[in-house]
Amino acid sequence: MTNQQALHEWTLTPEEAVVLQRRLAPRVVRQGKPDTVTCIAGVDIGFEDGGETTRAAVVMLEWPSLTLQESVVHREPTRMPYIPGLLSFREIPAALAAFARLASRPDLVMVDGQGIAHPRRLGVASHLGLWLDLPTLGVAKKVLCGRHGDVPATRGEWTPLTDRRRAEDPADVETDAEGRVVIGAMLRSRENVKPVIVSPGHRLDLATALEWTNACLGKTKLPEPTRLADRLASRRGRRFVEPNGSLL
DNA sequence: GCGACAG
DNA sequence: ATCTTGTCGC
Repeated sequence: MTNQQALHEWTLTPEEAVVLQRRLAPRVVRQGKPDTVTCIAGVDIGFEDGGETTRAAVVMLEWPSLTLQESVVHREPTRMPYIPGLLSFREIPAALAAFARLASRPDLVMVDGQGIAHPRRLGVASHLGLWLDLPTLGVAKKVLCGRHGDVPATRGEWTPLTDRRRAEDPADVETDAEGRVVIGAMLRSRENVKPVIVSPGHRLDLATALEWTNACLGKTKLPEPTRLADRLASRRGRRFVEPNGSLL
C-alpha cells in the first residue's frame, strides 16, 4: 500500500493533509503558561504486530510529587503509514481515543514528538494541543527540521533550535540575535547523553516548555511523563507499575 | 537536482 | 516505531 492510498483511507491525500496543517498552524498559541498545575499527562504511541496495531498510552502524574495517578492504553488498527511531517495524522486518532477514557483532564500534556519544531509549525504536540484545547509541549529524541550549535554539557542547559522560514504569524514568533526563528531547544536533560528536543506545543512559550521539562526530569534522559508513557506504549512496559500496584 | 526526514 | 543479547559505563 502506498502512502497515497493510506492517506486516502483516512480521507486525506498528502496534499490535503498539508493544506490542513497550514490552516491549523496559525491557531497554535505559542505564548503563556498553564496555571495551577496539579496534573501532568504524558503521551506516546507504540506499535504491535509489525505495525498492524497502534497502541496509544497516556499517563497522568500528580504534580509536584510526579506520582502516577492514572494510566490508559488504547489499541486500534493502524490506518496510516509514517510520513515525516505528517506524523500527527498517524498517531492522533489513537491518542484521542485514549484521552477519551481518562477519568480527569490534565493541566499540561507532554508529547513524544515535536511541537512547533516542524516544517509547518504543527508537530504532533501542537496538533494534539489544538484538538484537546490543552497546554502541550513536545519532547523529541531527534530533530525533524532546524539547525543548532553545540549543546551545553551541563544538565538543564540548552541551545536554541532555529529555522529561517517565514513566520505563519509574525506576531508571536521568537527570534534569536541573528533574526532567525527559534522553534525549540536542544536540552541536555542528562549529562553524557544525547540531548532531547523541546518545543512549545500549544498555549505556552519555549521558556515555559523548558521549565516544565526540567521540573519533570528524574534520573533518566526523558522527563517522567514521557518516559512512563513510553514504557506503556512499547511492549517493554512489562515492568510498568499501575497506581494500584498491579503490573502491566 | 541532491539530501534530510519526529515516530 | 520495530526486529533483538550482551555489554560498556556512570
